Amino acid sequence: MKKENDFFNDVYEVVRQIPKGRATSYGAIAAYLGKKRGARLVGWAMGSSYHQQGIPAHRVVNSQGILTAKMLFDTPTFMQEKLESEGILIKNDKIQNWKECFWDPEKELAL
DNA sequence: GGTATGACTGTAT
DNA sequence: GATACAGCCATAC
Repeated sequence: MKKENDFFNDVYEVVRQIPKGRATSYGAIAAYLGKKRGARLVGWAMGSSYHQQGIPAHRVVNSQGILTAKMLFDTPTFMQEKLESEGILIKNDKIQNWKECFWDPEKELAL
C-alpha cells in the first residue's frame, strides 16, 4: 500500500501548524492522529526528522511541558532559548505557563 | 515475523 | 514528589 500519508507526514503537518509562541505535547499529537498512546511514535518520528526544515520540533514537549528533548538538539539550550524567544517562559527546562502555551491540535485545528 | 528500541503517558508504590 | 512498571505503535535489524 502507498504510504505517502505516513504517520510521519501527519506528524510533520501538525508540528508545522503549531503557531508561534505556542507548544504542544507528544500525546496531543498522537491522540490527534488517532494513536492515543502513540506518543512515543511522535517523539520517535520527530527524532528521525527534526533535522528537516520546517519542523519546529522545539515546540513539541512532553505532557508536563518539560523540554525532554533539549539534549538531543545541537545544543542543550537551543530548544529553551528558541521557545523563550517566542514568548514562552521556561525555568528548569520546564514551561512555566504551559497551560497557557499549550496548543491542542484537536481543538485548534478543530478537525 | 520476532525482538529491541524510543524526544511518552498513566497508574502504582 | 520521585521511582518503577506496564501499555501502545511504528521502524530497524
